[in-house]
Amino acid sequence: MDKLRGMGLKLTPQRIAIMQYLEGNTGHPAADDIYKALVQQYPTMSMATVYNTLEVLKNRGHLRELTVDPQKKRFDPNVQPHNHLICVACKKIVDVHSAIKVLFPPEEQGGFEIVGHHIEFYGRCASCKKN
Amino acid sequence: MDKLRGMGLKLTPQRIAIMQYLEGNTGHPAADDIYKALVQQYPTMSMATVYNTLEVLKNRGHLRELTVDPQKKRFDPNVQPHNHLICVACKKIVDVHSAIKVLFPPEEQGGFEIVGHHIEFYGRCASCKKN
DNA sequence: ATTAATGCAAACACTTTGCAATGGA
DNA sequence: TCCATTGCAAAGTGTTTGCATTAAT
Repeated sequence: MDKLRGMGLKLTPQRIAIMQYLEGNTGHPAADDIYKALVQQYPTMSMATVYNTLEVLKNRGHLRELTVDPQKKRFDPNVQPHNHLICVACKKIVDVHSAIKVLFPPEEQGGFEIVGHHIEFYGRCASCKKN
Repeated sequence: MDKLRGMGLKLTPQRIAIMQYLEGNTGHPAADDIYKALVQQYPTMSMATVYNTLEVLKNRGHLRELTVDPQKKRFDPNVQPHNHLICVACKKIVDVHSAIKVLFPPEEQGGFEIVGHHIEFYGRCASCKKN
């Protein structure tokens, strides 16, 4: 929670609320999810502040921007390398905690110097399988 | 090129041009890349027609919509399962042709029935490494 | 006191839609 | 002829920006 302290950053009530909302949140919220969740309690909350804070957190490495949703950016407070399961029916995005081995022969890497990777698994979640 | 024939679909000059532009294109163009490339030769080409045609091709399984770019949708005429290398410097997206083994223990799959996956490799391409 | 952050409104970028006109089949 | 498609313009959705005000340090 004191991730924002230091370097001239100010700890405003809005930022604290956004950080608390994100802390441990595994729902991969978009900016407007955050706004809607907090505007009741903080009536002056604005989208500009949400985006501003997300940008700050992202730049400081406390937040990862996901590109899994074609409609909008989603944010993941878990910055440890991990992968995602995406339900093709209900669009739910679930973290994959297990470390998955990826065997990618270096001679196939097209001259790239690879620094990381991200796997999207597509499927049907347990509750969508039942319907 | 006669992928569109049948089922009441009409083969208009605009659609033919878009399909020809996409055929074998490995640059993962966005809608406006396609529009800009074709509007010179087809002055009446419109974004609506580009989006319309992309939608038709996507629904018929001749095109894949990529979610790798946070700014806009990109399209890939290669619908065979494959992965992508993304240069973190120049944002270039390159196909990975080799089949990559992914070891994902079923007991870790959170009850999902997995139907496919897509890997984004992040790195620096050969020419960006040199700068 | 200083200066970063807020939040409104406006601008922006990308995508979708309504609908009259067009033109393949 | 018939009806899918075109293409303009307008609207919709998500994101960013300008700037005067506010408030954390």
